[in-house]
Amino acid sequence: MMARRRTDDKRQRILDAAVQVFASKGFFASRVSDIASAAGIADGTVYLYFRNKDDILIKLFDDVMGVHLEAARQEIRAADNALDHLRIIADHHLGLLGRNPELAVVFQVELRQSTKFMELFTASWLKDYFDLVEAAIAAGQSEGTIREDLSRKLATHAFFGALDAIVTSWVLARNAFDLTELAKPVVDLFLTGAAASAAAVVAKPRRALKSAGGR
Amino acid sequence: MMARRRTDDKRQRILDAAVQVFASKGFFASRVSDIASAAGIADGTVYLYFRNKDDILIKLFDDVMGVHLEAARQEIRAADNALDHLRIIADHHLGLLGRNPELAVVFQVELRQSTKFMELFTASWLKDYFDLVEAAIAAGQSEGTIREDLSRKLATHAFFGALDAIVTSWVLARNAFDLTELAKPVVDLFLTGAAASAAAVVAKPRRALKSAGGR
Amino acid sequence: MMARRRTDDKRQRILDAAVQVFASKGFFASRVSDIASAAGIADGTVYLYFRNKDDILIKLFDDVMGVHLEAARQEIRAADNALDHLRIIADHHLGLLGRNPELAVVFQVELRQSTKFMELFTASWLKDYFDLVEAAIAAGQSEGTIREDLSRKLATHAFFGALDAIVTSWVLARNAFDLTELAKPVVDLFLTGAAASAAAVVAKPRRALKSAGGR
Amino acid sequence: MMARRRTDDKRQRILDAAVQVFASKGFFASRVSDIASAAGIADGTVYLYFRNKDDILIKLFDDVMGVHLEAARQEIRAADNALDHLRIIADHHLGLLGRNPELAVVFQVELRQSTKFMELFTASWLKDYFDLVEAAIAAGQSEGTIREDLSRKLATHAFFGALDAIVTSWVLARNAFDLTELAKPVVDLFLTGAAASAAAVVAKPRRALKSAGGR
DNA sequence: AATGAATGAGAGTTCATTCAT
DNA sequence: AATGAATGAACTCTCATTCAT
Repeated sequence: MMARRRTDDKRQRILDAAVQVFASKGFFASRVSDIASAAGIADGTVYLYFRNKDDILIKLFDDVMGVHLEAARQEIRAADNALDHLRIIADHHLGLLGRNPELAVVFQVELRQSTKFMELFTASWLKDYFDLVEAAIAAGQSEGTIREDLSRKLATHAFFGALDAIVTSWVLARNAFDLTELAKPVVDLFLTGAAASAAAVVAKPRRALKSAGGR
Repeated sequence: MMARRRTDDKRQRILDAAVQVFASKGFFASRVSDIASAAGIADGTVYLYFRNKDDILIKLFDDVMGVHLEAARQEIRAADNALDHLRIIADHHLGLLGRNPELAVVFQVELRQSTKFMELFTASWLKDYFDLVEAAIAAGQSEGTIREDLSRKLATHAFFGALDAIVTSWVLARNAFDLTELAKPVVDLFLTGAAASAAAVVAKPRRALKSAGGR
Repeated sequence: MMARRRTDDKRQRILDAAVQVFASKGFFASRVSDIASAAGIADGTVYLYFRNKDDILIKLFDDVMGVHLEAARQEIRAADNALDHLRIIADHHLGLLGRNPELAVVFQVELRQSTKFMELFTASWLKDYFDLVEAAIAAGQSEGTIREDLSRKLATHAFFGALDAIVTSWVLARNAFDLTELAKPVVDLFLTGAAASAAAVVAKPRRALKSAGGR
Repeated sequence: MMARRRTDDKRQRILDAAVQVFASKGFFASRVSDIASAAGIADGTVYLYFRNKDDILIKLFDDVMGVHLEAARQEIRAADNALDHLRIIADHHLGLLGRNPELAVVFQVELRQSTKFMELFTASWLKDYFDLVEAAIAAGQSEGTIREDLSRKLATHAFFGALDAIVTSWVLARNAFDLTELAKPVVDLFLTGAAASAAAVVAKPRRALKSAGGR
């Protein structure tokens, strides 16, 4: 029952080939024929499975995010506190990309080609991802482990941004360090902050920036 | 009929035009002739000031970063504590881009076209920026306001990543909120963390991720 | 609507079109799109058969020389004396170009654009041609019909040069005379010389040229 | 008296620079600015002395041919027999180019870019050169040293072609042999022919070429 | 379903020439 | 006379996409 059809296999082969090709040459420099030959099929066959070259990148993101968001959601459901939710998300985020360096290149760099793509992704799966983070933060606030006075949106972006910057750094450093093991320290930093003590943070009055317009 | 003196501001006019054109059409879709006509000059003139289209983007980044890093450095020199250094950096980061939405589009999206650009920028000005942040964190550790047990590299990436994610969000939300005023809350979050109390963060044992290889 | 089979004669149609176009506009002024439309195909199709514009010219020369050198060689093999070898070569040389005025333009003018082409051709087929002439001269020396004291290299160049100059003249005179029928008189001149008698050639002492350097 | 104006000097510097630049990069690849900077002047100055880039090549040929044809004519006037006229012409031809390898490159290769140039040169100085050769041959026929039954046109082209082919060969061989000393053997070959004896040349009947049209 | 030959639009860049100074 | 900044036309080649087989 539910035996995969031969064509499903071909679809996946195209996506796998695309990751390799995009990662090594970049999206723009990659030709559809590169992907086709890496997948062992004819150029035209690509168009039986994808609308166009952009569509390959979009579907690639869709597939991977779909699977991994679901996996993260399931694990979250089984966790009993909100801080663990954040740890699970960070583990998944760094784990997925840390285990797939080529995919990381595609996600950190190639996927951000243009506002067109960015808006598309931000509106779909990435929104789901942000919602997941924000829900965890809200849950933390409910259970009293996360500060009430925190903007959930801001915190969500800070949480995502910290992970994202680290992955990009890892990609550009050509995987020179272990990405996965950074999940814990990042979450810890997010939760406890960088300051040595609350007292230290009390800001002394400071001259305001002369924020004249233009640059 | 038109003055032909090298004292012209042509170089700057090209850069200004490029920001507008790149922001509205994207780097790849922008033709050199679009930039030239936006700058009110002939196509070929662009090549008297820049080696090629890539070079415009590179020089744009160089110029802006050069000016603003120096401004930030000067202000930092006048500040008497490390936490203010971080506040200054965040103010400049969000202030610069918040006052120049088109520039923000270019910096958040167009500049990240390819590993080629990313590596180039990461190796030059962005490295200087990271060094500035890292120096502030190190100074905080010296003066006792920032935790000693914190990885400076990790903290630097988390700090930058939080700001960066917020700017990107602001860009994709088409400037729907005030970016500049987020500097303070972001730095506060970075310093004090999201947790309600240190006690809350003590992690309970959690099932390890089934980190099977591949994706 | 149009058969898309690789069995097509497209390669030959491109070469034929190229001869016409090159002959009428010159190699540099000829656009690839001129050749494509003369061949009744799309611009891009040219690049399925040839690497670039230069390659068309190179392959054109290759094809024609390949066929005609072989034809000349076969006829030479059937001839029983060396002087006939020279006559066969001259017949072929003037015959081929005399029957194909556009090809003659390409061979006499367009093919000599640059040292790049010249060196390329001189190193390949033209070398074969020169070898053929030199072999005929050597054979004549063996059989006693050609002077032993003659430099074969010099004679080869003189033989080729005489034919070549005549073809160029015919091309520039826009085919104003019959080229083919000049084969016999050229070979006769090459063999018997211009002097009325051997006695006439005895040189009287002559002032040496004042060969000061520079020009 | 007749002191050269400064500008005449500049004209000559441009021509000298052009020979070097054309010889090393080829006419098409040579930029006017290359010539200008080799001559130590501004780009625009070239156009005070020459109409355009083509004009430089044309005037270069004009100047050199003007001087050398006149020199050859003077020497011929002082010679008392027609065969010496031919020897003088060959000496000049090979001497001029043999002493100026860069000029030889320009004359043998760059000058033959297009039918446009070829026709131009053939109609002007080259015609004078051919007339000089033809006059020498006619004089030889008058004085009985050159065969009466020889086509003067054909002989002229054969004579020129032999010299020309040798120079081209010398250029492509990167001046690997002494060009000047070939003048005598070339003229000797032209006068006495390659055949060992007149008897040897009597052609046996030979199959006609199957001169079908097309190629 | 699969193929791959054919299509043709599209743009970066060069450089001969001009002309205000 | 000399300069050199500015001009803008010109053109090869690539490659995503189509569609007859």
